[in-house]
Amino acid sequence: MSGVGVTEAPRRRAARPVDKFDERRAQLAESALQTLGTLGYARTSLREIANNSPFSHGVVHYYFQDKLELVVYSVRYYKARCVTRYDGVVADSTSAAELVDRFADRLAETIRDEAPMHRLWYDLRTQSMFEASLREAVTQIDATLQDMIWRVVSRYAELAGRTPSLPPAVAYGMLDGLFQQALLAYGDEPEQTLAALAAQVHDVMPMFLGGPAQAAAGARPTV
Amino acid sequence: MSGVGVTEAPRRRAARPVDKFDERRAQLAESALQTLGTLGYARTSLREIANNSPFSHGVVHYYFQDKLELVVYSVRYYKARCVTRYDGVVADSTSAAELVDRFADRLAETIRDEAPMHRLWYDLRTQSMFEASLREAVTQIDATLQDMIWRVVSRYAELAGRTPSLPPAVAYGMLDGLFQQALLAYGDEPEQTLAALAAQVHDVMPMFLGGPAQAAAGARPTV
DNA sequence: TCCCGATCTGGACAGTCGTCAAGAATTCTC
DNA sequence: GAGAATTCTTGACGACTGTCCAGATCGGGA
Repeated sequence: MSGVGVTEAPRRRAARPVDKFDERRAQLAESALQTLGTLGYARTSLREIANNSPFSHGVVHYYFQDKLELVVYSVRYYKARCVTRYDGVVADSTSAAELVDRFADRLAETIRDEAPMHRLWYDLRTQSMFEASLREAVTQIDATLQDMIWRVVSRYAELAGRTPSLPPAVAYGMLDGLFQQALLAYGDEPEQTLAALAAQVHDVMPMFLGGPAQAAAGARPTV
Repeated sequence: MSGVGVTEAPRRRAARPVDKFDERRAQLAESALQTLGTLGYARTSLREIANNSPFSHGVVHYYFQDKLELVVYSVRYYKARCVTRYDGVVADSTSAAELVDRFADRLAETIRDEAPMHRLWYDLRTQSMFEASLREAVTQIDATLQDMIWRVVSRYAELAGRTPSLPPAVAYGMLDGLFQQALLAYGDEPEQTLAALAAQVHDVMPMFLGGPAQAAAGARPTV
């Protein structure tokens, strides 16, 4: 099972040494992401994906069992690289204030640079409430996003010498709500929206801080 | 222009006194909501809506210009009554603690009772990022939801003798994030999810409180 | 060079969709 | 009850969808 896909499927052969097969899957995923990000899940057809790729529409079923497998593979493919987005912020910041600054900047930056991908993610997550076949992948990706946010929040508390005042799910839910709100408004008032988001993050992050951290090693938040 | 629809359209005649016309539109909206809530926006066809109604599929275009108008009308129709959901909580609570209790209960209750409607709303809001024709209606509804939440938060602060520490958009964004997270998880673990949501609201609401309220004119006596 | 499997193409299929219009059925008016 | 305006049904149209498949094309081993 290669790094990205959990539900491998067709795999006609296993001959080629370094797996040209997975390479093509990734290539198709790139094209699919471009189309999905622009049109959304419902309005994206396999023919349209193929049009934005070097291939014809028939080839999709050579590498993927059906449309759903391609879409899930593509989103996993994207999210796999983007969950590390804030790891640099976590690793390099030397003070709580610096971490907040860089975290807020990075949030705004990713809306500016990858808005279509984020729209796609929220689209897919919403569709998973109606389409059971999407649930598993969505749940798993959502958990990795929550972990990503929690790395930021817990490091933030650590740098501030405090304990996080809220469990991971709450911190993630709240920040995700603000992020989604910004993504929605971004289409109308781009720069103003991003500035507002950064300011909101500065306002909100201190709320995640609880009492002074225990001096003991590895102390967990009380919650 | 009647209470619900902003974009009236076909209106073949203006003869009937009490407007049988709007009555049928509302009736179709009810059927549409049932189907949309179950299947989601993308998977709902006009024929399916008609199947869940006393009418045949052709009648839709007699009362609505196209599918989009029916959908937007339906969601407005639903949201128009549901934005008053917490007004009783705001009006009747006599202490900050009571308000939080009742607010949290009501949030959980509406997920239990109207989950499909909430799924539909998030679906439509997400689709509006891809389909410009949905933007206007979504933006407007979102604003009324933010107002609804703000009535709760500001009254809460008032009862606590404090000032709200965050602007309406932030309070709404954060609570909406938690609500959406609960809605997503509700399918798997209903009761556990609702209990967690209520607990989260209890944790989070105090964060919305800032410094002591000014004793300025019109301020209600503190508890 | 030839061959054979891997890869890819383009068309076909069966189904669904939104929309429309002709006419039946219903309801209202006089 | 007759006539007219309405409401509603039914069937059709063209466009689009995911999927499949027969055959063209490609590329590497003999």
